[in-house]
Amino acid sequence: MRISELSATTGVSTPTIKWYLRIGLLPRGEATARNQADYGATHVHRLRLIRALLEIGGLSVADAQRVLEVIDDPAADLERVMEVAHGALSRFAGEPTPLGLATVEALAQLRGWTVAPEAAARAEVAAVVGAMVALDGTDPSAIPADAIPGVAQHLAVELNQYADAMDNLARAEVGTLPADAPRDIIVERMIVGTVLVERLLGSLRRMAQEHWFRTGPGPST
Amino acid sequence: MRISELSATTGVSTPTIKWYLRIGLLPRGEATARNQADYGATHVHRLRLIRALLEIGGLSVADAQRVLEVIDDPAADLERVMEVAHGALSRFAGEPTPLGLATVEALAQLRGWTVAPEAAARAEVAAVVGAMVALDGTDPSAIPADAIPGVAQHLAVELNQYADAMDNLARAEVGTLPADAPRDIIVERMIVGTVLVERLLGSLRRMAQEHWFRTGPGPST
DNA sequence: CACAGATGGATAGTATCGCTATCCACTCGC
DNA sequence: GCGAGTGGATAGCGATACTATCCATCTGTG
Repeated sequence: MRISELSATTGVSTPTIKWYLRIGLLPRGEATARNQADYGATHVHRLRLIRALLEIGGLSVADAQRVLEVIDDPAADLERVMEVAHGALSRFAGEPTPLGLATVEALAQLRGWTVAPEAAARAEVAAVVGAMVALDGTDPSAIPADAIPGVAQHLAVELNQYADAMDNLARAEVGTLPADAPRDIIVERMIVGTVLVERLLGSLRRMAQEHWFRTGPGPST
Repeated sequence: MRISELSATTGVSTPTIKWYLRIGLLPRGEATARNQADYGATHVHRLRLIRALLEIGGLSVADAQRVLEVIDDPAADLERVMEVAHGALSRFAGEPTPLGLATVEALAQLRGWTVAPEAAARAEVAAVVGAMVALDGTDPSAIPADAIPGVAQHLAVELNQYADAMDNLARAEVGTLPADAPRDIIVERMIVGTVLVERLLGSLRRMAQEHWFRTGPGPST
């Protein structure tokens, strides 16, 4: 397959494909002449993956590059794959607030999570929680002493519910990884399962919100 | 409070604050002289909200502007608020694949969701599902006839689980909206609950993944 | 075998975004 | 009185993700 056919089947313009080739996002086709190369099914698939990471995952080209590198590196173990994928999804830059960090710590201890202190996800949770606490209008003096210091009761309850939901989800997901499949399969499923599923969950939740908001939550069944 | 103090308490540089004022993101302070204005607690809060929407929510300035406009418009009902918030979170542009749309329809029918066909979340789910199906390597001939056409069994099961989880979450969230609170409170909680919580869920899920991936999912308890 | 059109490869340019730098007239506070 | 700071505005900047153009070379059609 030549570049124009690759472009036609994936919907990516030829200049863009050429650019991806140049920066190493997409591997070169097999050269058949000085200015002729042959692209195959792997190129189509890789290109689709690139577009999915960029368009749906919202990754920057640089982050997508890092993800693809770790996919292609057989020496990279699965923890490294997850680390890179999680790093690409964390858009937070800067120091999280101490209050946010303390709240994350409390959430993690409550359910026995062991998460590296330098994990990208931890910093991002801390940042989001910090912002939510800063926006919450609850009178600080009304916060009971046995709660997480500085975090209003209703927020703490909410955070706990969310953490529980994600705990169950993540546990199920890790459990369904096909441990005996070849590395390529596992790695790609991990990438799709982190990057694309994050967007999937967000949009599914919004879709469900539209339904329940219109119809009302009704009696708890 | 003058602009420098506003800058100091929020960590946003004065040129940036001036820019927000100019484009109308942040309301002007009360003018006390030709070149002197007074900012109050509402400005601090609004600025924090802006930064949260931009940094954490990842909204563009234009989308944040739309969100703030609908917050400030007392004539905008809650459905409109949700519509704008959801629109700001949907980064998908273009036509979703027919296969993606059909799958969304099947998911929605299965659990009785009534969602407007033009809802942003619906198109985004369709786009993500379309990409996931396109990336899935399952042999199309191995798909049973009673399944969603073109969608591999394992993907359909996965999608259903995710949809169920988000269904429960969304229902609970809509149920805990304080219906009797003043509009300002409800509206801001809706914005935070959609925009910031979407990031919160993503990062919490990643954090939980790190834990379960390292320790293993263990026996189903 | 001639030649229009596509190809691979590279360099330079463009549109958008989210600020940042600079300027200016003016005013506050010492 | 005067220097630092203010509000307001215009112009510029750096990053990002392409897009346009050029060129020598190849293909395949007649």
